[in-house]
Amino acid sequence: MSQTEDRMNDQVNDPEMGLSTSDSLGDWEKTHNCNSLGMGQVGETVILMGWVQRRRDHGGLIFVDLRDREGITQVVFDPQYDAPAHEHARFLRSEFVLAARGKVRPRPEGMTNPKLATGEIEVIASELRILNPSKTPPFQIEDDLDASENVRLRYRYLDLRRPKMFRNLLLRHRAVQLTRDYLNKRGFLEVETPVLTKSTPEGARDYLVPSRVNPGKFYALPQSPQLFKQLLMVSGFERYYQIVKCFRDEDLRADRQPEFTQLDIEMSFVSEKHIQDLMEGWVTRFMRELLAREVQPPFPRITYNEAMDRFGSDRPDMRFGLELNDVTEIVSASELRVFKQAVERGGIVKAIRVPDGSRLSRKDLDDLTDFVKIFGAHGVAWIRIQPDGWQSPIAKFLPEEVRRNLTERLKVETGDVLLFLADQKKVVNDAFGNLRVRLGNQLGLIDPKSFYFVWVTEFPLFEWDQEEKRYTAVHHPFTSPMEEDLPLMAEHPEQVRSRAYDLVLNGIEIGGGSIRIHREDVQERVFEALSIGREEAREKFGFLLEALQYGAPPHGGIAFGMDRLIMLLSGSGSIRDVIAFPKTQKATCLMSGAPSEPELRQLLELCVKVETERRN
RNA sequence: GGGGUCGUAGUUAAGCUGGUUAUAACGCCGGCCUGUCACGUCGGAGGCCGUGGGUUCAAGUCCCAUCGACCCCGCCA
Repeated sequence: MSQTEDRMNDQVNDPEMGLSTSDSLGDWEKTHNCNSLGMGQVGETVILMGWVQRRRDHGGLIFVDLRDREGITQVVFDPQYDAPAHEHARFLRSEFVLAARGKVRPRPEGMTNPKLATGEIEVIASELRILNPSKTPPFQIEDDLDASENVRLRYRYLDLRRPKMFRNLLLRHRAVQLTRDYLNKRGFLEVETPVLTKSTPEGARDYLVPSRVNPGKFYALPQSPQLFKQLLMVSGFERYYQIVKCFRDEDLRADRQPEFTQLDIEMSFVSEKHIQDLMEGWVTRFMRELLAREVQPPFPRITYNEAMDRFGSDRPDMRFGLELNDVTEIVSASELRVFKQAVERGGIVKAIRVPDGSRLSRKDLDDLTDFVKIFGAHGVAWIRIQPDGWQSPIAKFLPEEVRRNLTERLKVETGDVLLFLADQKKVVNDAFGNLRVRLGNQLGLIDPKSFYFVWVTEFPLFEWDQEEKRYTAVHHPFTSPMEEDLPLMAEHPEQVRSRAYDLVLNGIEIGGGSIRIHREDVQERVFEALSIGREEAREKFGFLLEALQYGAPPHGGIAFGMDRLIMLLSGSGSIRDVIAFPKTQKATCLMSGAPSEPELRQLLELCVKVETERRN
């Protein structure tokens, strides 16, 4: 038994300690929150309730910082003012729950605490009720805390006592309320869609739920309400939204949880612009009301192809430069083997010009190679543009003509560092896109306070899946192709552009949507291109195809990742900091112990047999 | 499935090429203290060094396995 427990037991068992039973609330009511008292309430008798943030026992005077979710107020226990209350207060410890009645009085001359909202006053206690003692918490309840995340998650209810966590969830609450208000005023209906639904094999791995009354059959938890919101459009609801949990059984990241919250929207009789305008108005409002920041719609648009060319990413962080340049043509005239080989194998060569490259040491430059290896690239070539010439391990392979062309193309200046990457297009873009962001951070090119929103448009409709040897939908199979690309569908599906759009904030995708297919014949052609046979389509999405035959209006929509958005707005480094009870990277809950093994009885009822050996 | 960082007191960390009784800070407990607010001061308790196995005269330290947390790649329509 730990010493802490010893103390607790002593106190609980020893009537003389005054804690054999907790004091009761009686007829007391909390009159104020712990942030609300100031000089205006001097002389008033108040009752505060909350937790002991800190106790400073001077032998005579005892100061207690009383904390509730709103703030902190200093409560003073003075033996000369009220001896029994002072005597009682000697038992207080961190995180005890108490109610104190007393008078608000100004602090003595020179004793105010400007760090505290209530620092000009204090409450001199005339009566104390200890509502509940507390074990010593495993970590201090304060914002600049140093506890590791597994301790925080194990004791999440204590972690949530920290003001920062409360502020995050308060911000989240406000964002959700603002969103509902914004959409309600514009004729949107919030409609609930099923959580126990049908597996949609296209896309992420589903969470499955066995059906007891249908032995051997399983529901799936929705990855999104996609099909249902489209059906609501067929039903004529015209404007739908839902703030809804979605589930994906995939590996976790700092910005990914197995269950997450989406703002899901669908509208009828609209084109891209309607939806983008609507969301820009929403973004403008929450930036103003939640962060007191002004943003100016319309947000810039950039096509997918341009984003990939210039930033190597379909979610470009456009707060800074360091753009990518395709120099395949130029350097193919060089003698450098890595460049020539990449080109011969159908790859590309791209370059980034880093101004004031002296900020990158030789070691920095070498480290870049380790970094790009993460993304499958082999290495980064570099050139320092010095006053006395080009300094680089590869300089001697670059003839004068190549240098001249590079200088012109990249607008090279003395002092720059040029970075080169040669590989397959996908690898170059992926590695350089990520490297660019890393350099932007490393070189301090990003204003951390700025918010840059951009729409990325004209995504490809399909991409080739090497493993499955077929095309798959980039967005989802219900995304409408662009009208003018329809003729390409059969012969060149990879060239077909879609009517999909993502909203990107500071290099993070916060929302994505599309105009949907509302005609059955187009939908069937898309399934064809995806190698989803007629039978298979009927079996998986038959109800949608059928619905499209009954007068489906043109419609489209969008979905936003609320957790990610709140993470960005609150400046949190992880989605877990804006979710009350998040899961770990292994999708477990350290507090409740979920997931856990079911009882045999449950499995028998469900007709589910569990193989203890994990299959490979 | 793969790469990386980490696991030592309640917490956060230090602990070198293996070698006395495993350190520190905060927290905790006790004494003193009537103006503190990271109170001060004196004293004290607190450790299966994640777990299991191995090497060794000797393991917190080296090796193997395993569990867990975090970051990333794959994956996430």
